[in-house]
Amino acid sequence: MSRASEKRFDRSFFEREVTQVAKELLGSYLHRRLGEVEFIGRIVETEAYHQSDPASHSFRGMTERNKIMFGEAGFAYVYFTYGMHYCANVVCGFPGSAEAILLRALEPVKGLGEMYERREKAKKDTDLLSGPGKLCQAFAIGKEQNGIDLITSDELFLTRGKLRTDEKIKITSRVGITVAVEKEWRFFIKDNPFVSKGKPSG
DNA sequence: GGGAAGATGTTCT
DNA sequence: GAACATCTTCCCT
Repeated sequence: MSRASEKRFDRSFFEREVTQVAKELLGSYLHRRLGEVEFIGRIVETEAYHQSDPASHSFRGMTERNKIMFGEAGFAYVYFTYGMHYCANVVCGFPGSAEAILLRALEPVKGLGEMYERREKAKKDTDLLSGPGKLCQAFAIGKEQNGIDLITSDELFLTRGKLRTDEKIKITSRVGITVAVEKEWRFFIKDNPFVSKGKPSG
C-alpha cells in the first residue's frame, strides 16, 4: 500500500449498466504487481457481456467456472479458452446479475521490458497487449488471479484515467463469437494502434 | 501484407 | 464428444 488510495475506482462504479461501464473504462489503467515488477497498461478496448446474452458464459446459468460473474462487482473473472489462452474480465452489476467486461486490448505503459520477456513472439509494442489472450500472457494473469478483488488488491487492480481530447470512442459488434453477433457491445478508442485487429474499425 | 487453418485443454451436454 | 469471448504459423498474392 503506498500512495494514498490514488485513483482507484469505487465499487459502485461497476454496479451500473455493463455497457456504460465498458465504455467509461476506456482510458483507465490496469496495474499488475509481480514482486518487484510492476506492469501498467492503458485500457483501449473492451467488450460487454450480459446474462441475457447468448454469447456470455453466464447465459446458461451459474456453473463452477463462471460463478465469479454472479458475485459482487469489481472482481476479476479469468477463464481459460482454446486450450492455451486466458481471458481477463471485470465483473459488473449487482450480485446475481452476472455481467462482465472482457478486457480485449491494452496500451503498454510500464514494464515493457518484462512484457517482451514473457512474450517472446512479440516484435513490436503493438504485439504485446493487442488481444485478450496476449494481455494475459504479458501480465502473467492466469487462473490464480480468478476472483481477485480489483478494488482492493495490490496484485491486480484498476485506476482511473481519461481519454485525450483527440481520442474518440468507437462502438461495433463483438469479435470471436458465433451468436448474438448483431449486438454492438464492443468499445475501443478510435485510431489507437494498440486495439486488436478483430474487425474493420470503419 | 492478408487470409485460412491448426493447435490444445477445460467445461458443458 | 463437441464447443470455445484466441493466437500463431504458413502460404498465397
